[in-house]
Amino acid sequence: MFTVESGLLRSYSIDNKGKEHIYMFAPENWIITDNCEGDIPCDLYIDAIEDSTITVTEKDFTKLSSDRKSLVKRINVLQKRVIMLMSSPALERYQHFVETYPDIIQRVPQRMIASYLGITPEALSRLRKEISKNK
Amino acid sequence: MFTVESGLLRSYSIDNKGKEHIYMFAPENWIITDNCEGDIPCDLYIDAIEDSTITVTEKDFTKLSSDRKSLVKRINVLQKRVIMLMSSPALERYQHFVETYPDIIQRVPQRMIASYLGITPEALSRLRKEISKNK
DNA sequence: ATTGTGCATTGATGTAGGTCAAGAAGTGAT
DNA sequence: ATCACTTCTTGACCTACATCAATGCACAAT
Repeated sequence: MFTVESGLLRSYSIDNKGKEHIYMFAPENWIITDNCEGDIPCDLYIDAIEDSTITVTEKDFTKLSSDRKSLVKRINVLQKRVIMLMSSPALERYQHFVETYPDIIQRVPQRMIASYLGITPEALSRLRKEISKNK
Repeated sequence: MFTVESGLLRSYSIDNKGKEHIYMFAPENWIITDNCEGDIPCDLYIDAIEDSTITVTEKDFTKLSSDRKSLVKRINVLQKRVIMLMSSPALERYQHFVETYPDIIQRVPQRMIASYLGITPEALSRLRKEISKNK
């Protein structure tokens, strides 16, 4: 966990085509971290854009209070979502959603899944058609 | 703040064309809230997709410990970012970024702004050209 | 059985933004 | 001054997804 005293850091992911996607800028007084707690593989890189002075803190996920833990988890979920919205096409976002929330799929109409993925119901219908064709 | 005992809730925003964008599904044991703390205007609606049993909790932002407060703020920023990625075109996302982080613009190359916005440097260059034309 | 209502699908067409390739302009190193 | 390197810009073309409009389909109400 890095606290920026002066300067400017960034965190970013790299997609499967090698393209960088900046997740966050961290100027003075910001805290930036890769959030790779527990199960989820860490997918952020961090580096300095300007010469910077940094304070490094060890964080221990296991020592967090339970409600702080759930906030951190929520942040991780949002982080994944932001990165996918920036770097993955709708098909991959859908597949990731199906894997992550298999139960939700059964319970909500497709147009709501589309709405969550950031696409139209029509587009989702065509994606699903593609997927079923390739099996 | 709603804790879902049973059933399924969703939170969603409505963009300026009247289109809904689902921000989150909340099945059993999830907590869902509109997060409209302090300054930021609340832009989430919440409703039930299935018949649900809910526990309502009052949350008091002022009573949070300071590091919990900063986690909540971070979540709010991410929430805004997710919603904008789903519902706003690149031009609006850029303008919002400029307004929100005017200092960052001065300090990082444009291709990194583009990377943060989820577009290519070429696209950003064209957006900026458009903007300067219309003034 | 029939009518309505909401959801999913399909087709035709439009568009925002991506990709690729080529300059142009600034900056530092020799 | 020149070369190398990077950033930004511009043009031509391409693609993923949106939009609009029509159709089919399930299910509930009468």
